Parts: sequence; structure tokens; C-alpha cells
Amino acid sequence: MASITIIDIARMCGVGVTTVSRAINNHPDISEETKAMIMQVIKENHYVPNNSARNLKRSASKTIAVLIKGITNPFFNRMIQVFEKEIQRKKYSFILQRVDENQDEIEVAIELEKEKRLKGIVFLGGYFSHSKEKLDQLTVPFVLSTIGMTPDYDPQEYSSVSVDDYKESYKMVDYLCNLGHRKIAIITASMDDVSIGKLRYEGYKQALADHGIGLNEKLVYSMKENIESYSMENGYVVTKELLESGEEFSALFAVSDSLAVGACKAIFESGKSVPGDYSVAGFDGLDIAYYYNPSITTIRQPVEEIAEETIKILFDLINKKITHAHKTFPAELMIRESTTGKQ
Amino acid sequence: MASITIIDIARMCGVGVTTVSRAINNHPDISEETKAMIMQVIKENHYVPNNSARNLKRSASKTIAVLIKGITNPFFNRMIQVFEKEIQRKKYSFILQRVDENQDEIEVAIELEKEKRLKGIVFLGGYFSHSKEKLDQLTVPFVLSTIGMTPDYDPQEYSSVSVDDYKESYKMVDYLCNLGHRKIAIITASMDDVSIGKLRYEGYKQALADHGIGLNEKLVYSMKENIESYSMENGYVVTKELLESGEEFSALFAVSDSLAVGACKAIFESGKSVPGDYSVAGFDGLDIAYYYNPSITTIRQPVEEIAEETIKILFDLINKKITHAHKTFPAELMIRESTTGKQ
DNA sequence: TTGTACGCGTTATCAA
DNA sequence: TTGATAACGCGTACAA
Repeated sequence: MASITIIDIARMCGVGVTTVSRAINNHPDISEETKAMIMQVIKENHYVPNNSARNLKRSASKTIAVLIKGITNPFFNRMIQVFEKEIQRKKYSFILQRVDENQDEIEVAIELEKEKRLKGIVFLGGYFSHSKEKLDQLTVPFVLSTIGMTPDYDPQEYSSVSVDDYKESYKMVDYLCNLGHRKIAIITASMDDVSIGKLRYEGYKQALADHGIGLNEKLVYSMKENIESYSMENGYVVTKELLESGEEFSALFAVSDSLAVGACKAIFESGKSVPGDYSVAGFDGLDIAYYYNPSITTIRQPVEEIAEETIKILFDLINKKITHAHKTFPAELMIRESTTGKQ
Repeated sequence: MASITIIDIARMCGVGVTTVSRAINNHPDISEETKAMIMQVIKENHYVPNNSARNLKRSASKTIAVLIKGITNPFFNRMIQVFEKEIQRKKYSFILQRVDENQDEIEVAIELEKEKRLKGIVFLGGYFSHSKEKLDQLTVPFVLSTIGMTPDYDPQEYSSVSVDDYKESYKMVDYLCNLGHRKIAIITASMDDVSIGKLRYEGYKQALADHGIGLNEKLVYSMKENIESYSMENGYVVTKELLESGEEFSALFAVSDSLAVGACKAIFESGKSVPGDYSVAGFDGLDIAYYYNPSITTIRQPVEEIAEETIKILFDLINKKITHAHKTFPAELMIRESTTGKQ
């Protein structure tokens, strides 16, 4: 079922393909009447240009791709909206590309860059541990947004926007300590994780240390690997285990709000209450942390600002105003109902 | 910065482009050694084939696209996972394409079909009200998954998988009535909505009627148009309004779980309780309905089955085993803590 | 088993 | 303002 092409349209209109191309792409060098006539014929015959051919021929296109690892993460929802809005405001088009958990985002990016003649790339989620050699294959500017980075990276090699996960995590645990809690459990990423999970765990450790509290490894739990990471279910299952361990604790810090929700559920099911028996704290500032009952104390990341700054830096990069940039935003401790003082 | 092409590789290897192409695409007609040698050179030089050129040349590719309207909807998360798994199992590749709220999914589909030489399409979310003429421009099989359809459509023209939103909604309201509730408020889609929101509203009306309860329009609320639809915030804002109206009611049926969560929050903030003062029911069967406190009575859609059947039908279509099919799954009333009998 | 040459549908160059 | 034609990078008859 041979599809209709630009040549067919040209024939039908009795003009050359160039003219048709001009009509399609709003080129200036074409008279209004021929253009109108051509557009009419195109509409009548439902002609749709083939994007592969366009991309192949085009030397450059005004498009930005956002590569996102873990698209199910509600934390990204708002960010995506902002990205789209900002990118459209710059008259660029916007491609959202999902990257599978066990897929290499750089490879996807390289492929996409060639295929779509990208102008820039935003990486969202996951963590970054690619060789410099690989990174160098990316010939367009890119920005890492809310992504954990291995510290041995040369900051000159990339740009990033995020909160200081270490510091903010410290802030939360410090707050819990100041409330009088000394037995504070944590649900964090797996121990070999090198991303934000790790950073948040480090903040936890440091805060404890600064309050003269020794690390009790029996209160340190990692998410289950076989359950979706950072999910409510994961928080639920892990907290059940924690409760059943019999190890005493008065507060629980989950490194994401979803985990915290699952944790609360597990506590309720054991017949205990939040914050009466256990204080529970989350991280991220998702809507659900506010709407949950009790509302959950959390660290609210300034999602809009992060997203806006990401795009700003990306365009500065594109316009060669800068060669790289790193921006960290302060996050806000939202004290809500799920945490209370310990007598 | 001219990118490296297949010709460069051919030159470097001292072979023809055909041979390189064969190496890349695992063609049989090539000796193991030359293939290994070529792959080596490719790796060393970081050669990545240009997808646009490939798609342009290829007459057909084994790929399925899933077009999703409202990617932020957590209800789709699980479905996407199943889609991906099933599609990979068939040795097809999988493209997830987001469609903007005010974008025409059919146009996106037509473009994508040409660009990627698709074998089939799944439409997810939104509602369908396109002219037959437009639908006919789609030359590959497609399936509508959990999508509301204007009833005046010829069922011979398309395929679909979903639950019976009317019946399931009826089931919920019937249950509430049997609990003794007679003043049942509803939060539904806007009145000019023609999708599932409408169907669920119709089920509500019918159930009331069958219980001899007249429709009180002061208890019928639509989501706010200027807030993300089906969101917690929307449920919260609308319920606040409902509570402030002073109109008496004992149960509230929100047509999505997220709305129900927001509704609960509004009720708590007014100093009332769930289900003590008001019973609250949702729809969809999201995780959060289970994890919320109180856990929320809902209609659980069999997400996995729906997704699996969608793919099954799509492949039957592709293999010309059938010309169209419609499947509706029964959903399950999950009775939980948020609803209770009315004295 | 390997290589040459053409065509996929479009846009850019250049001449008319 | 228009049109012929050469790329864009790849896959594949067909020939060797």
C-alpha cells in the first residue's frame, strides 16, 4: 500500500517538489497562492511527510530530548510538564524518551541525537557512571537533572541541576534528632547503589554522628531489589520486616515519600500509630505526602525551579554562553503530622 | 563534525558497505571472521547507524507503538510495564509515545506509522471521537485500551479492551445504597465529557434510580477544569466546595482513586472523619487506595489482564486472525475501610 | 561469500 | 518565484 509522497503531490499540483517542500516548511520564497493551492491538495489527499526522510536530510532541527529513567516516578511528572512548557516557549520541539532500567541512557542518547538531529539533551533520573570516552560521543549539550553522579567526575565535563541530597537528608535526620529521637531507622537504596540513595544515606549517618548517636546497622534497611524501587509496596514490605525484627526504634526516615506511605501502612497494620508510636519522614515533597493521613513530614524539592533551571542551563550551553554549570537548589523541610517529639 | 557512516567503516575494513550492513544486521551470508573484524572496527570507532536512514529504507519493521494520553496517570504505569513485556516476548520492539492533552492522537499515530514503519498501535487513555475518514488513514492494526468511545461508532471499525465503566460504577453506587446511604455525592468529569467520566456518571444515576433515590444535582460535582484532571488536588478542591455548600450527604463517590484521596483530605481538614462522618469510595484500584489511611473502597480494574488482552488482540489483528474484537473485563469491588453502613 | 549501484522521501543548492 | 538535481545514510537486488 504505497504511501503518497511529496512527488505525488508535486505532480498533482503541476509544480516541482521543491515548491511543495517550501509550502510545507513555510519557506519565504513562495507565492501565497501556490502555497495555498498546494496545502489544499495536501489536505485533500491526506499527505503526511515522512519524518525519517526529513530527519535524514535535515542538517539540524530545533528539538530537545528529555531522557527519563523510571518514567513511573511521580516525582518526574511535574518536571516533565515544566520542561515541555519551557521548551515550547523557546520554539523548540520536545521529545520525551523513556529509558529502560537496564538500558544505557548514553547509548540511547547517541542514537537519538543522530536520528533526530537533536540540539540538546536532558537526562532525568537514574545515576551516572559512564566513562568520559562515552560521554564524549555526545556532541550536543546536555544537562543532568536530579541525578546522582559518581563523585570522581570532573565537574568541567558536564552540567547538572539538583538539590544537595546529602545536605537535605542531613537536615531531616537532624530535625528528627532534635525532636529527641535517638533510635532512627532508615529505608534507603541498596548498599551498592551510587546514586541519590547513597547520598541520602550518608547524610543520615553524618547527622547521627553529629548528635553523638552511633550507627545501629540493625536499623538500616535497603529496598527490596525484586520490588519496584522507591515504591509504596517496597516501603511496606521493608517496614514490616523492620517491625518484625523487634529492634527498637522511635522514628523512621524513608528516602522517598512513596516509601514513607508504605511504611505508614505497615505500621498501622501492626496496630501501631503514626506519629504516636513511630514518627515517619519522607523525602521529595510529592503531593501524596501532603494528602496522606497523617500528612507526612518531608523534604520538598523545588521541582519547578529545578526544571526551569535545567532548561535555562541547557539553552545557555546551546547558545555557547557557558561551557558547563552546576546548580544546587535548597530544599525545604516540610514539618507535618507524621513526626512528633519523643519523650 | 561529520558523523561517521557505514561507508567509512567499509573503507576502514577494506570491505563493501553490504558486508558491513550484513554484520550489523546479523545476516547469514557473512563469514564469522569478517563479521567479527567489522564489529571490532565499529566498536573502536563508536559507529552508530542512523535510525532515520534505516527507517527510510526499511519497508517494514517489527515495532509496536503505544500512544498514551495523560502519561502522568499512575493507572497506566502497570499497563505500560505489561505492554513492554508482552511486546518483547513477541520479539517486537516497543515505542512509548506521549500524546499531549490537546494533541490529536490519530495525527500523531499516522506520522509515527510512516516514520517508524509500525506494525501496530495501542491507544491508551483519552477518549475517541474521530471521523471514520481519519481512522481510515491508519493502515496498520490498532487497539483502544481503556478508552471511552462515543457510542455512535461502528464496532466493526475498531477493536477495544476495557472494563464496563457504566456497569462497574453502578456496582459501586449500588453497594453504597445497600449500605443504607441515600445522599450520595459524586465527583465526576465535566458534563460535556464524553469519555469514561460520563459512563461512570451514568452508572451512578441508574443505581440511584433503581434504589428509588432521586438525583440531587446539588450533590453532583465536576472536576475543576483548571486543575489537572483526576488528580488529588482536584478531589480536594471540589470536596472542600461540597462541604462548604452545606448540602447534606453521607457518602461520596469519586470516579478515581486520586480524587478520593483528595476528598478524604478535605474531609479531615473540616474536622470530620472517614468513614465515621462520610463514606468515601474511589475507582481504578490504584496502589494508593490500598495504602491510604483509611484504605479506600474502590473498583479494581484488572490492569494486567487488560494489558495482556490488548496485546493479544493486536497481534491477532496483525496476523489477520481477526478483523476486530471487543473485550470487556469484569472489575472487582474492593470493600475497604473508607466505607461503612449508614444508620 | 562479497561488492556495486540504486532507491527510500526529503531538503538544500544552484541555476533559470 | 520556481524547478531540476544532488545529497542525506542505509539496505538490498544483482552481479561477480
